[in-house]
Amino acid sequence: MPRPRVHSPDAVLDAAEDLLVEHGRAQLTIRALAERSGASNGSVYHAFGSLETVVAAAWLRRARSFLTLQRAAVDEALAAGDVRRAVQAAADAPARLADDDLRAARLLVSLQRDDLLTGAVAPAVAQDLRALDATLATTLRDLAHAVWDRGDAAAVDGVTACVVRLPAALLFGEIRAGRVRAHTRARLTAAVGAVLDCGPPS
Amino acid sequence: MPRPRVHSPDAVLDAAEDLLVEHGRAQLTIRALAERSGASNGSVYHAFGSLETVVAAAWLRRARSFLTLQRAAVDEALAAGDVRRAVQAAADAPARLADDDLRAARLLVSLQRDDLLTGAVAPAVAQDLRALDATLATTLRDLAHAVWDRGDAAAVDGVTACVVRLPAALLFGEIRAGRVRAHTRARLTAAVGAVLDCGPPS
DNA sequence: AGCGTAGTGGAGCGTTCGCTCTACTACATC
DNA sequence: GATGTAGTAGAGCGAACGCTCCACTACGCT
Repeated sequence: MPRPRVHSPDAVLDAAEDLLVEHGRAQLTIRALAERSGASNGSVYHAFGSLETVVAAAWLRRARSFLTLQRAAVDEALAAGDVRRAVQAAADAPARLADDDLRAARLLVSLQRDDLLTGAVAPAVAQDLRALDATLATTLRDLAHAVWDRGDAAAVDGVTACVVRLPAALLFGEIRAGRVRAHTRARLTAAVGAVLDCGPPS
Repeated sequence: MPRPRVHSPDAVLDAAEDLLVEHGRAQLTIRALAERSGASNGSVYHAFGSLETVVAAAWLRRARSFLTLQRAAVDEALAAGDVRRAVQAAADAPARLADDDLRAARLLVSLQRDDLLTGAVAPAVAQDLRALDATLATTLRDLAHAVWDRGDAAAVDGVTACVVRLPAALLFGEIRAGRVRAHTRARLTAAVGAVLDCGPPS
């Protein structure tokens, strides 16, 4: 049939990851990506369709394994009946990922999720992104039910503060720097506990 | 003497603020700024020297009033002998600013401090920026001394987590959206308390 | 009236960007 | 060997960017 691939899409994503982690989104240009990956401009567009799609696909690849890891930690704590620890484990998941695979953690931290769906992203990848959003939303809703026996927006917001916003504040900087200190994780767990004790907004 | 100004620098900064808050840094181009402010390209460069300088000056103008407000809140609590409340008040300062002057708060939140000193910033403004950094550093050191009777890097880091990182996580999103809920401020205060109880890293 | 000075306006330079386009290539099938 | 197909290579298009440059202007001073 057709000519075989010389450059695997994964190799292109690897190169994109390097550039994102080392120099940030602004430095990830199609020219830099072509040079780093060895693939030509044309090959990248043939495979992905747009640069935004490359970025989204790179993020997606790592986000999937993160959410898997996070979900496992949550389920383990829930199975043990420790609801509070389930939320704390979910919040701590980025630190765990940094231990397991620092490169993946640094990639996830180098992009803002909200900036990924820009309209130039290929439909298939955009759909996967939304599916992943739904996965996280499910985890958050499950936690809200476990903690407060409620699944409304206010309850989910409380859990989101614990599981998304607090880790972003306390962990992301250290992940970027390459090392998460044990003391920082302890702080996060304490902060999560305190926010949980506030309860959900009336 | 010379020709009088038609466009005050402050009016240019106002226009820059509008664009930053409404559309973000990427949309603040010299052309958009010229159109919005009424000043010509040439006038802006005559007054500021570079676009980065405009951005830095706009941020500086608001950061100054923020730090003044924050310092006042800290001093009040310290004078009352309530060290814990001093840290909590410092953390809560962005929410207070949002109440007083939402526009100013939204501007401060729309930029990353670290991205401001890019080398293209005019020396005078760059120096003011560094002076402001020093002001914040003093506040953080004072708080560290008050809380733990220590001024070393680890102690300052503990206070920084409370006063910089936690507010960024919990408040900034709501400031961007235009309203900080009372419940969110309560959460922040609780989180700060919990992190303080962790103590500084060994 | 002539001059120096600070400010104004806008054409346009040089660069970089994402992306398109087309000629070309390596394979499977017939 | 001809043909169809998917992948490759890279020149270059059009647009946007920050910034420069220079002719011009409104003022106080002499």
